[in-house]
Amino acid sequence: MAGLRLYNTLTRSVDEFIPQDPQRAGMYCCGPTVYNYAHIGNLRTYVFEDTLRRTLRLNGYTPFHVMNITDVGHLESDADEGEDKMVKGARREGLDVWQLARKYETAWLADMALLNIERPEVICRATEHIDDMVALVERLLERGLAYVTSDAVYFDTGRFPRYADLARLDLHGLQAGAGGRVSQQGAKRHPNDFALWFMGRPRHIMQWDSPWGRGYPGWHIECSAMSMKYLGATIDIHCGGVDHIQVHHTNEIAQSEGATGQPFVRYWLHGQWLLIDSEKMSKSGENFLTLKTLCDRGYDPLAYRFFCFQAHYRSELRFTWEALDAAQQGLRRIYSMDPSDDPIKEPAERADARAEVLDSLNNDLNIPQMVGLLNRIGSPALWLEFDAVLGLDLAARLAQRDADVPQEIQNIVDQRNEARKRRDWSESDRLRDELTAMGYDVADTPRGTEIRKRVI
RNA sequence: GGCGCCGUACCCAAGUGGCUAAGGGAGAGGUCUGCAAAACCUUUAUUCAGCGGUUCGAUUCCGCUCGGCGCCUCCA
Repeated sequence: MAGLRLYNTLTRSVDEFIPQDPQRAGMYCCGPTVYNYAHIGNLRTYVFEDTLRRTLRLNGYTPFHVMNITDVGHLESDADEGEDKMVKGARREGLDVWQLARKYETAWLADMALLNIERPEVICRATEHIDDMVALVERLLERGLAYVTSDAVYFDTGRFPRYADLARLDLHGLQAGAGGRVSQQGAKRHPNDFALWFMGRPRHIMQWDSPWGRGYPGWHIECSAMSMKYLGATIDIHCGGVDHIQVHHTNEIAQSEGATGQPFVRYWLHGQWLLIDSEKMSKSGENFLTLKTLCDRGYDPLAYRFFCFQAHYRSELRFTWEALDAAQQGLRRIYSMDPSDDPIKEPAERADARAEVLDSLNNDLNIPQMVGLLNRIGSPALWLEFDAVLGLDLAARLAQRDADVPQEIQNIVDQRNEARKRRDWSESDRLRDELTAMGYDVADTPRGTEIRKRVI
């Protein structure tokens, strides 16, 4: 049977996944920049990465998952212009930059937990790895791949021939065009060169000593330094949003491979945008929805997780409230399943169905197709088994739903049944409303009145 | 200027060179009920933006047109 296949941005094809170590799969995922709340578009990517790590486990690998927290502020360009978002955020909230970073890191971890996203084995803060970054920059200088100027240490892209590979950049086209990338800024020698370490920028609050003067690291270097520290020179899988392909990941490869001489990443996976009003949801824009906003509107966080499963991770997903309603309603139906009533009874039939579901998952994480199959097959046993990947908390919710009804609730049910015997419908309806308000659904069936805790 | 993506029913969407174009939601009808809710059953695209081409055959491959979007600057 075919194993796990993943779309690799490097090869632009779906490739069989073979980790370096047959037991263990290392993955590095670009984490949040903690100057504001994560929005649900950011969270979509973390849900994708979580399903990936769960899929690895289902296929028999032990995931070792590293995620960074970008808590160093970064200016909007290589030149000393624009504003540091951390500084801006800190001023907005009357906090210092360190407090700001911790506040949003904590909020982000809470969102991750609400979405049933498993905690990565390592969550590392950029500010706690400055020494590693400095050491890496020194190594690049020793190897002649970087140069020091008056304003920064730059990576010399001209010395790294494979620079354009991941993004399949047309370097000449970039130079001929009018985009921001071509502009010659600061003291760098070539427009494509990028900063590894900035110096002499008094407006930047977070500063550290370095061999080149007091300053702070370039944005890309943290991922190279930390992934190397926790996962070694070569990583099995590196994930991030599609926006990172052209600059961030391109630069990470240059730095990492320049320093180690080893391939940096074997499989590059990139998650697509969440769209709102047909545009990408962005942190700076107006179309910014947080998980808290969804919860405040009465949605279960797992309904958002389930919503993410509507589309493939490499497709744009259009967010609408109607679509979120559809997801929550669909999840509610799943939570109403009866595990004692399974249409699949024969072991052979179950094995076939299971193989079909697993194949859709292993085909580059085609979770929408997998969910469709699970719906069509309608086997609670399969739903429960594959919830190891879906993470919808099925077993727990079913247990919660079927838990014994507390005495005080049972008393109301009894009262209502007596009212019904008296054909006192208004009293009966009043008691039903009371039960509903307490989170219980009442159903009058031919077998009598049934009462169940509502779990979504 | 360069690179790239998308356009499938009312909504969110999966998918394939040729079997009935998944699934969910909404809508409609029904079962159940005192009435409900939930659940369950039935139903909803002769058609995959448009026009050409390749092919015995295309929604799926190629080209063009129209429409929407992204990256190249911080960005999931």
